[in-house]
Amino acid sequence: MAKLPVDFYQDHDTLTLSRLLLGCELVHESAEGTTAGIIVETEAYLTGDPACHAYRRKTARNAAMFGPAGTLYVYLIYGFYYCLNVVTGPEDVGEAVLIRALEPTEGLELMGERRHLDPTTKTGLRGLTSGPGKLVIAMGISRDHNFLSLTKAGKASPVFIRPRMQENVEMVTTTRIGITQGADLPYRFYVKGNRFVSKP
DNA sequence: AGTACGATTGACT
DNA sequence: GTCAATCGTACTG
Repeated sequence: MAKLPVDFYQDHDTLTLSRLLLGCELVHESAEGTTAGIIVETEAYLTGDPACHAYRRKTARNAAMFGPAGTLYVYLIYGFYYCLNVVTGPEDVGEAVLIRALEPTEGLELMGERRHLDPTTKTGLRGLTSGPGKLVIAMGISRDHNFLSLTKAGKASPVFIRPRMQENVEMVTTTRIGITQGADLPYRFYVKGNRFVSKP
């Protein structure tokens, strides 16, 4: 199963990619093992959007957002958790798609160890990846993955995304979670009825 | 140099 | 539903 190529990330704008990424599978081939999950919730962060980290200027924290489309942007939030974004838009334009929830498909046992949850129970399974901070832990993503490419060959990109298996994904569009500025913008997308969505 | 605060989560009432 | 935990960053002075 192939990685989505760099053209996929380059050929669509950020809002379109936020929708197209739903139903695709995020994969991390780590030393501990491989984990993967279907992307079921995303949010778009655009230039000119006050909630976007890159709204004001390029800084040490948001620098990855200005990289080429198909780059990873990982940042610390609230001093505890990390969030994972797919960088979008042309190079030197600071836009990205936040991955907010996954439906686990591979490496559930490893995810359970990382999250200290039992994936064989209903609540334990849902707790693995039903939020942006949770999925980063379950997938074994860290600050070291900031700036990595999703599209390079082999070990150069242990984190990548596989294309959708099914063509049609029924989705819902709403406002974004946890922000104060730009709170009315309809930039959040999720798979309708999916139980791993953080806040249905 | 000092400080306010955030794209969250989990524990507790 | 409410609330504390914890720290790097970005902005102020």
